[in-house]
Amino acid sequence: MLGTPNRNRIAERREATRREILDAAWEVAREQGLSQITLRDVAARVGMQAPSLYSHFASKNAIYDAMFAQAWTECQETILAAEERLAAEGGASKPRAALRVQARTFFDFAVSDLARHQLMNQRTIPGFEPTPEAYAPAVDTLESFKKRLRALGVRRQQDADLCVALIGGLIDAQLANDPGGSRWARLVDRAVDMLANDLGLPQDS
Amino acid sequence: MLGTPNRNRIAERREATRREILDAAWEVAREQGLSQITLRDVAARVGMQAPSLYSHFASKNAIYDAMFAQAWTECQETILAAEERLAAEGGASKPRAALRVQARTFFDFAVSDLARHQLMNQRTIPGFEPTPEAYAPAVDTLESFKKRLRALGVRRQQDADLCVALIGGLIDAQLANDPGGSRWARLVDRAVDMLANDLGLPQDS
DNA sequence: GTCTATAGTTTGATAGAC
DNA sequence: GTCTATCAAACTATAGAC
Repeated sequence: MLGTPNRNRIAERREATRREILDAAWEVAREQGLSQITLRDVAARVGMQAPSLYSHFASKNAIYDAMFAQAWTECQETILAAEERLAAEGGASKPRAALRVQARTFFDFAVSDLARHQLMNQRTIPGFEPTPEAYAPAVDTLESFKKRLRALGVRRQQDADLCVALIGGLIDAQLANDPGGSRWARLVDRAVDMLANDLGLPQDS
Repeated sequence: MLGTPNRNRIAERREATRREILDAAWEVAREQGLSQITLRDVAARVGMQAPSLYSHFASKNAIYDAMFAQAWTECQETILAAEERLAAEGGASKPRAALRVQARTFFDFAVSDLARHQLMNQRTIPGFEPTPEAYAPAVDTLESFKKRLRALGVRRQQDADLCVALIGGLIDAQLANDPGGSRWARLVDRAVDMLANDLGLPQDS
């Protein structure tokens, strides 16, 4: 009986092909711009003809949708990893250091890939709206952030909103006005401290 | 001799037609999205056929270019008017009130028109880059803002950068997560105060 | 300056053979 | 599941009559 193992192998192969297609789509997005992705271009990079993509994705927007989910999932994993690193160093009890790591990690993640940032945080593709399933990891990431804020004693909705706006503003300014540079990257720590003062967080001991 | 008056009338009529075309383009941008502007659509709204637009603009990007310059010019005029209003009320000597008016005016201007904000502050149209002439009013607006900061004793480049990022972040968060609402609009005054504290501005007397 | 006609491209998506 | 062939639609831009 080799029915089950075969099904697994086939499913794995399918999944691998999907990932190859998404990788190619990210490549195009980074080189040509997010909205400049074409099925022909993506297909060529995985050695296919454009119509073959429809065996793996129902439409072009379905590709954007998978990319959206992928980006937010990866973002959450990156933040989680940074958090665990901080905990291992014993710095998790320092509230300002904890906030600084959150901000820095998210900032670096966003700034390192303009196309990805546009897909995640701006509504730049006409007619594309993420499906609820693709949106879920984005909601999770924000909820995790708010939970961490609560652990620091920051409970009000508007406090979290202010954090989100400030870090997001630094990201957008960096990408728009000094891409590849560090003019706003340098301000992240200062911004977090300003925020921590406003939130009444104690100094780290 | 009616050569000169005729030339004036003709030039005025041309200018009026250009403005009608731009108005129509803004209309399309607000209804369908900035990148969804088509020459057919714009032309139809001014009662023309698409090719006729080429008598007034050299290309589609030339229309975006004129819109870009128009938006920033209007923005600067709006801020200037708000500033003069504050001066008339005798509040110009209060540094925090002055900063608050700047921030609030720019915030309201940006949030009131998503398409305009995208054109002014995001690079969302593939292949469009404003010409130096269209970019000039944007530079002027930023320079004026920095001059006003200097008048308040704020001189470092990074201080202005932080202001720009914070207000920009509030705008983007408002437009992206609560369009038409006021969840981040409510935070503008608080954000300015937080900033003023960080910059060491004295309390208004 | 505006029109009609159309060139010239590009694109997402479908049909059907293999 | 991938291919070839092709559709149907949309768009910017140009040519040339009026």
